[in-house]
Amino acid sequence: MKNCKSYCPINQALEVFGDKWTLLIIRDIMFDEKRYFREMLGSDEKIASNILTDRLNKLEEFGILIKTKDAHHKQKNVYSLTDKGIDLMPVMIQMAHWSTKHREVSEKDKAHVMELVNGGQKLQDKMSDALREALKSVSKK
Amino acid sequence: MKNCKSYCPINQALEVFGDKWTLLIIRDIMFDEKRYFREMLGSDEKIASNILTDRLNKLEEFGILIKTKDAHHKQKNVYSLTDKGIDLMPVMIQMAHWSTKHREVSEKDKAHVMELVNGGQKLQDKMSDALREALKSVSKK
DNA sequence: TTTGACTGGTTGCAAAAAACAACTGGACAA
DNA sequence: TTGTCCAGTTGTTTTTTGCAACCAGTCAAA
Repeated sequence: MKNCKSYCPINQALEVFGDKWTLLIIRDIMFDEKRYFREMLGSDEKIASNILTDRLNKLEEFGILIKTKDAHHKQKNVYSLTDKGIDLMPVMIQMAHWSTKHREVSEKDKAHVMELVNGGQKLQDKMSDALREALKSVSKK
Repeated sequence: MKNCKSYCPINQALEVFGDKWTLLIIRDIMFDEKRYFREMLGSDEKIASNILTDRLNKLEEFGILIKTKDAHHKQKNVYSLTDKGIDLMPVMIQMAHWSTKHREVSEKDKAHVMELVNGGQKLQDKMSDALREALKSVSKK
């Protein structure tokens, strides 16, 4: 089992989401309540549809999200974060926090991030619970 | 000023270190006390020398590290993290923490990470201070 | 029941990035 | 002065990305 560069924890994380797009997809689901392919395709960063397909498949293989059929629209797939994906929230928040300090970010986003940072574990737990509810509601079918 | 995909905080972070190599270089300096080109070239992941050159240049442009001449060896460059780079420590620790929970990581690394996570702000401050000292010692020349 | 818009993708091609290996010229230590 | 180490550079191949056009199934309204 050596299709990986090393077993360093940082590298192990990067082998999953060390690229320009993966964390943006996770952001869409985690913070922007996006659930469908076309919703993610419409995000500001303009990901190409073939790349989106590829990353969603890889994330499913890694067990970070699951794909289920929409109950009301046969053609639509619902993408939901698993516990493994939800556990990336602290990583996302620290990254966003760093950006508010060192990069160009809108005031609105900055306020939103600082709320998450200062809101502490309580607010994060609340958000995580909501994502876990979403997961439960699709997986029990 | 629109050579970026968006001003979302997550994307702003990814434009700096959203690739397979950048955070490994920062890890080398931050946690493995590497300071020289050849030391980083020798890391387990086997980065190619042209890629390493490229990333070090970009990180310098972003103000995340600085390159200085070694006092004792004219040909050697010393790479040190700036405050902006040192501030990435919480991101690195959260990523490593996630890996210990969800990826294959050695027991030794796992213990090291958990020490950082549980050691809290105190241990992180101690490590940050050491990196800031290293920065001071090269920048006052 | 036809139409037209929307669904999650797929395909083929061009451009960019990464990987690989060989090489360079200056510096140092013996 | 010889061999080793230094930070890279250069040229080529392979892989990944970006782009645009396209597709068949589905749905809601006319």
